[in-house]
Parts: sequence; structure tokens; C-alpha cells
Amino acid sequence: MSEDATPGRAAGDAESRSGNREGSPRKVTSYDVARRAGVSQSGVSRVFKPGASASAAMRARVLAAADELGYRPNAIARSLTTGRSNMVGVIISDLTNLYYPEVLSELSARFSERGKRVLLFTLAREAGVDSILEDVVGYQLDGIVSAARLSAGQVSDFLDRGCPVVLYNRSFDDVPASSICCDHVGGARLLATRMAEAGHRRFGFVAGPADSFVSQERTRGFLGRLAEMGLAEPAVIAGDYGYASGHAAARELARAAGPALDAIVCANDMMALGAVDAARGAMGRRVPGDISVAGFDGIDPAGWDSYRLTTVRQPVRRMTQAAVEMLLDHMADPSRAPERRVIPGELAVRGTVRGLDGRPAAELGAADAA
Amino acid sequence: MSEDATPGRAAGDAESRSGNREGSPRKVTSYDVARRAGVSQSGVSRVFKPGASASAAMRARVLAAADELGYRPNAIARSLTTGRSNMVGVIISDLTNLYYPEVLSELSARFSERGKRVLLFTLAREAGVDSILEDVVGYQLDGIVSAARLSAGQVSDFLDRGCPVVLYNRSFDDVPASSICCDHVGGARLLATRMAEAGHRRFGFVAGPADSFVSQERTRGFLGRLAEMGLAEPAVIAGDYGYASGHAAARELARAAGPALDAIVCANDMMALGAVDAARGAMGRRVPGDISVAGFDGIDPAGWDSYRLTTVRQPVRRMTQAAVEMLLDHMADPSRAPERRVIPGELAVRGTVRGLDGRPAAELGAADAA
DNA sequence: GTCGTTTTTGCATACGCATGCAACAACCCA
DNA sequence: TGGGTTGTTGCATGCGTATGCAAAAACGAC
Repeated sequence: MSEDATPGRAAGDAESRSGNREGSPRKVTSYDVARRAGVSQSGVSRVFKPGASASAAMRARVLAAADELGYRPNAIARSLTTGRSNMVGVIISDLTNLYYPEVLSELSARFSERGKRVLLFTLAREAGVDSILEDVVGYQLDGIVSAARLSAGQVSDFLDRGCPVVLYNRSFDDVPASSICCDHVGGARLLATRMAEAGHRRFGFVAGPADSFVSQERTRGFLGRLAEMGLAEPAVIAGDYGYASGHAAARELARAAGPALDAIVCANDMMALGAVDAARGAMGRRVPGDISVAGFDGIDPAGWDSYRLTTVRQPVRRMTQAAVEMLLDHMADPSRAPERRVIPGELAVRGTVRGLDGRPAAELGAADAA
Repeated sequence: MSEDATPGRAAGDAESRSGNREGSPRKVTSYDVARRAGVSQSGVSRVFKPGASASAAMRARVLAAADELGYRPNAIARSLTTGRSNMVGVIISDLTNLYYPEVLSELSARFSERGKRVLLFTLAREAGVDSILEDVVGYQLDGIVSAARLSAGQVSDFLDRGCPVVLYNRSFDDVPASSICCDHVGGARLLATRMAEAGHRRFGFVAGPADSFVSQERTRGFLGRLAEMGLAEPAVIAGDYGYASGHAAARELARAAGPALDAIVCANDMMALGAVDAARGAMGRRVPGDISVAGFDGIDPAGWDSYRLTTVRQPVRRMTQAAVEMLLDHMADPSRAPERRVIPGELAVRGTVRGLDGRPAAELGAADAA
């Protein structure tokens, strides 16, 4: 309990109280607080660490001093000693696919609730994954949620660095990372079933990029179910998950298959919206009068009146919630075994697929009334 | 140049090479590299710091050793000594307004190019700004880009902490923070002019939340220009920038003004898309045959065939580029004077506003051909 | 070969906090 | 009142890197 509260020090304190815009805002450290409160630095540290032992008296004195000085614990220094940064990395490949902003928004909110900061990595072009790896070790990230197309090797690298990973909507058989996936296969099967029941026979399918896990699964589910039902294999075109790509793919399918084509299913909503617009525009078809279109994801715009797209809705809320919890669990107990969780998608039959009686579905939006 | 490369140490090295999934992956520090390269720790530090002096020989030895050991500089420790974290905070209020994912995506890419990491803060409910403030000082963020509705006081708090701030699409007269804004007033004036020229006289305006700077500016520009032209003041309803809100507002405007209402202008595209759908659906009007609708922002979905919304496009690329550069400039030179940059928006006349001859605009999409 | 310069390098320390350990105070039960 | 127990507190040190300073090395000119 040193009593050396020199006048000089006091002056310094006063100065640091009012933020000074120029020069360096003198940082308030735990030592400053300790001196003012008349306790040791470690005492201050304990007061600010939840779950540490400190008497009510000390707590009060320290908090008072901290408040007067405007003290905030330095997270960087804390990270250095504890080895944990309280930051998690979120890797998103492409925010222009409007499914991902929804995911990111939820992830950010959930992590924030749990006191974690989100370091965002967007992977415009495939490049850059190894730079993320460097950051993972450099910034001592506590974990990673990846909704990007990483390779098995890249995911393993994270794991090898001691950084738990939760894969969002993808998974590797040979990599011990936890994952949370929508049941792409099952969802795609629901779509196939429903459309076959509506009497469709000539399908076109717009897949995603060949290396996309999501696309592979959805394609497998859709084609598999069609085959089970003894229906002809549809023409398949690969898109890039974007609106324009769905637009172009639909036209291409129509060009190749001619007027017999009566249903287009897309691997995601973005492409399906493009397909709907292509059908109604360039192709001159009524949707769902002449042709049915369906997507996958359940993004917001797919529900807008102009589309009312039939789709398989991913329960984003539950999925992100699960992703966050799984990651936090792994952070708390690194030895925990990886877990692959699958959540079913929900078929949302709306206005772009005709009804089971062969006529437009009952819940048709007013937009199609004319 | 200590030669104490003990067998034990060597074994440790070998062990740390192959990542061990369980237990603690022994971290490789600059000391390890120094020992292996036969130089001092500071030598290693210098080799990894760009612009520091080191002979070619030392550089080669150190890099070789670092490579063999898989060494990565610890950014946390670096931040502790340098006081800079190489991280910037990006504050976004609401990713469901699809303008913001575009902004975030660009910001992330630009910062990434410049070697900065992005710490993402989403502000679902107004709360939580002060927790960001704590993180700013705690994580020693080098700067902030805010596209959220912070108060002047909150921005000042950041500045007082020595953290430069660039405000995106907002600005305060009395706060010395740099800002980059689209010319909301000018853009809204363009809209007013164009629609008046098309012969519209009975307008409805859907504003954003009352405390939104963007809404205030756009509203001011639009109403001001109408007044200048001697047109009647339109009915104004406040929405929340969401699709549903625009949908509801349009119906409300129609209910109040009756069939005389022939143009609806919204403070952003999301609401305008809702308004278009409301007009075509519930209101039973043709767009732009019976009523014109326009928005502001130029988000992707506004360009989709079903809408081809007339709007004022914000040059997101240029704006984010400017935001990043301004922030980096301030980080490099904290004494630099704040700068308020304004970039004009670009009127994009598409298919939801009738042409100057009173008939649908020339560039009408095929969707409206029928 | 000598002396003055310019580089290169190592040493020592600081950055701000967490934590094991030991000293210590408070408290309980007998 | 004494010994044991529980709970607090301070001390000292470590986390991994950057950097001022001085020693040493390399270089150049004469």
C-alpha cells in the first residue's frame, strides 16, 4: 500500500480524464487504478476478472478508482497472458449471395451476446485463406466459423493450430471438425417430390459451382429422388449462385429443352429469382402457369410479393445458434469430440409452383391474380 | 550466438512441427527462431518488421529458421508493444437493409487489401454502443468506420480515445470526424425534378426513421425541390427502411390520398420495392402505368427484372474506397484535419417511373411488355 | 594500416495484465 | 484461547514482441 500519490501523478490523472484529441491520450492502466485505490495491481486485475476472489471492500474501492480514471482493461494485454483473445473468426465467401448477410447478421448477434468479438473475413477470390490462417495464430483467435469453401486441408490447418472450427453448411468426412448443416439432400428431395406430385415431368436443374458442397448435396438429393420416382433425369446446368447466373441458366435450359420444359429447380434462391424473371421475361412464360420454379434457402427477397418463391427454408436462427454453441463448447473443452449436426429444411410452397391439382397453388400471391 | 541447441529443444521443435490436435500446440516464438538461426530475438523481430535494418545474411537465416519452425509473429504481442492492432472496427446497424451488405463487403475487401483486419459490430438494437467503445480502447482498434446511427457524443468518445472515425453516409457539424457521404440532398432533388417533369403532381413520400441522418437529408432534398417547383407538399410517412414498412406505407398513402396519388418516392430502395409490390398487389395499380415509384441506393435487387426500380445509385465502390483511404490517412497522421467528402449519386431511370412524355419510360423491362 | 562512418547486431527493458505462490487476516469450533 | 480452515491480498514473474542504446562489425578513404 504505497502512499506515494505524488502531486505530479495526480496532475497526470486529471489530464488523462478529459480526453485530449491531439497528442497521445495517456492510457490508464491497472497500475494507475491500483495506486489510486491503494491496492496492488493484481487486486485490480482480480476485480475485473469475473469469478476471481475479491472482498466487497476491495471491489468497491477499485471500481470507484477505475471509474474516476476511466479505466478499461486492455484486452490485448489480457490476450497475451491468457492466450485467448475473445475473438472468433467468421469466414464468409460471398455477401452478394443474400443468404449470407442473414447468416452473418445472426452470427454476429449471437457471438456478441456471448461476449465474443467477430473478426470478419470475406473471401472474394479463392485466394487469401492462408493469410487467414496466419491471423488465426497471430491474433490467437479462439475459434472459427466458416461458411466459405475451404478445402479439407485448410480446415485441418486451423485444427492443427489448436483453433476449433465449426463448418457452416458443409462438412468433411475425413476432417474432425464440427459442422452444422441444413439437410440439403432431404430438402432437395422434398422439392422433387412436391414437384413431381404437381405433375411435372420435364425438369431443368440449375446447380451451383462444381466444388460447392452445398450444390453437390442438393443436386444429389434432387436427382436421386427423381430417379427413385422413375422420372427422367433433368438437364443440369451449373451456375455461380448469383441472380444473373440463374437468369442465364434458365434461358439456356429453355433453349435446349424447348417448350416441353415445365419446371426449373435451382440450387439456391438467388438463381431461382433470376430464373423466375427470365421465365416471365425473355422466355415469355407464366410462372407458375406455364412453368414452375423453385429455389433453396428461404432468403428474404424470395418472399417478396413479386416472387413468392417456392423454396426450402433453412432455419437460419437455429443453425447459427447451434454453430455458436458448438464453437463455444469446443473452446471451453478442446478435447470434446467433433459433432455433425443436421437440421431439416422446411418446404415453403408459395406462388412459383403449381398446385397439386395441376393448377396454380392455392396460396398464390395477389400479384399473380391477373 | 548461443549454441545451446540441446537435444531436448530439438525434440520440442520436431514435436511442434506436426500439429498436435490434442493438448496445447506449442507456440513457436521469436526466441525459438532466434535460437535456431543463431541470432538474437531482436534480430528476428527486425527481419519480420518491414523497413527495419537487417543484413541479407541474417534475413536469409532467420527466414529459413522461421519457415522450418512454422513461425508466425504474434500479432497480439506486437499490438501490445506498438499500441496499434492493425484492426479496424466497422459498425453496421442493420444487415437486413440490403444496402449494407454491399457496403460491408466492399469495406472488408478494401481493408483486407491494405492489411487491416475488420472487427465487425452489428447494432441490432440501439444498445451496445458503449460496449463498442470499450472494445475500441480494449483492443486498441486503429480506427472506426461507422455506418450506424451513433450520436454525436458517442462519436466524440471515440475521437477522445484517440481512435479516428470515418462516418459513412452521415456527419455531424459539431464533431471533428471525417465523413464520406453520398449527396443525399442532391440525389433526392434529381428524383423530384425527374418525376415532376414526367408530369406527376400528387406525391407520397416514405421517409426513414426520424433520427436517421440519411432520411432527413433525402427528405429535405425531395421536399425542398418540390417546393421550389411550386408543387404541393406531399404526404409523408415514416418507415423503418424495411421492405414490409414500404409496403405498408404505400398502402397507407393510397388509403389517405385516394386514386389521385400518382407517385411514391421512398427514402431507400428496400421500402421502394415494398411500395412497388403493394401498388401492383393490394392497391391494384400498374407501375408505372398508374403510379410511379422510386427509391434511393441502387441495391442489387432493385435492378432485378421484376422491379427495374428507378432510383439514385450510390457509388458504393468509390465511397468505400474513400472511406478506407481517409481512415488510413488519419491513422498515419492523427493530427490531420477532418474532411467531409460528398459524392454525387447517379439517377438511374428504369422501369418504375413513367417517361417524360407521360408514357412508360423507354427502357422499360420486358417484364412490363404485357 | 589507421581512423572516421555507416550498418548491423545484441542487450535490456517496456508494453498491461494474469496468475501461482506465499503471507496474512478472518473466522469457526471446540 | 488455540489450532485449523477458509478467504483475501500482494509479490514476482511470464506472455511475445518492439525498440532505444551501445557495442561491434563492415566499409571507405587516405
